[in-house]
Amino acid sequence: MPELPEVETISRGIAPLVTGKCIVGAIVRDPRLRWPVEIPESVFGQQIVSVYRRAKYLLLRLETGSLIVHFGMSGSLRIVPEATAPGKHDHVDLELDDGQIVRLNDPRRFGSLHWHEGAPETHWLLAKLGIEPLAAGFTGAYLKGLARGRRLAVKSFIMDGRIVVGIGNIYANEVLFHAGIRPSVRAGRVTAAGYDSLVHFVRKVLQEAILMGGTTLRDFVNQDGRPGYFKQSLYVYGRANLPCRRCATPIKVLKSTQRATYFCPKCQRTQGFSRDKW
DNA sequence: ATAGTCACCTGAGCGC
DNA sequence: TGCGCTCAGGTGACTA
Repeated sequence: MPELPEVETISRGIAPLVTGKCIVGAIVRDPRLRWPVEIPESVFGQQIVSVYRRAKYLLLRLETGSLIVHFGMSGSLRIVPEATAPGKHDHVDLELDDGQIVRLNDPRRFGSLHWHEGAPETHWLLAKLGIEPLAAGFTGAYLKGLARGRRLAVKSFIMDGRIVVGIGNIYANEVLFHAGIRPSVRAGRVTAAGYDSLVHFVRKVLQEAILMGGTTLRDFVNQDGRPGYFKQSLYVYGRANLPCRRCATPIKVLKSTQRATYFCPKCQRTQGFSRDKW
């Protein structure tokens, strides 16, 4: 479900509601997420110092460590009053000292929740992550350098979290459309100018999506249970055979690495005939 | 090292 | 109404 904008939406939504509160208890109703959920008693009594996002992880920083939450394909968080009856697929409750509950729901169970003592970036899930796409160091030159000699499709390349984090299937498709790059072009053959353009649109599309509260396809909701509105801004994702919003050519769809890949055959002509030397 | 595939789940939507 | 099939926002593990 959530890519970077959706996790950012959740993070910004709950931060003002939980920061400074104390976790007084927890209920692990169903520990079966991607990895079994374990919340040690040492967590109880600790204050939530800060809430932020790294890649697609939501981090609740406590006094001695962090709770690390991933939403997989279908996870969501809600803040509910205590004694709110749990529903189907409600896996974990974190009980706060003001009587509110942070409730994690995840039907498909691809998400996860870990407790990690110390700095969260040392956790094995976070340790090898690439750069944040909204950070200053994310530039065309950065991508061009890492793409040297790489033969995989540029779409797969920008979805690799060791290169750059947070770009999932929706936004990878969208960004490549705006940059006018064919998703199937080998990463090593995209020109420097192509990567400059790609970076520009990664920033633009992600920031725009964050402003609109993310993309709701079927079930993404923020902490209030409200959907995101970026879907109406999509140019290619989910628009197979519909006319391109820019040139009216029917959008094509194919499978690449088991993921639906959408593109406009006219607007995305770049085949990557880079003249740059590797 | 790199590129591609598989696996992990539930639920929605579709054709019959 | 029900059944069976396909597909879905992610990503670590595994195979060549």
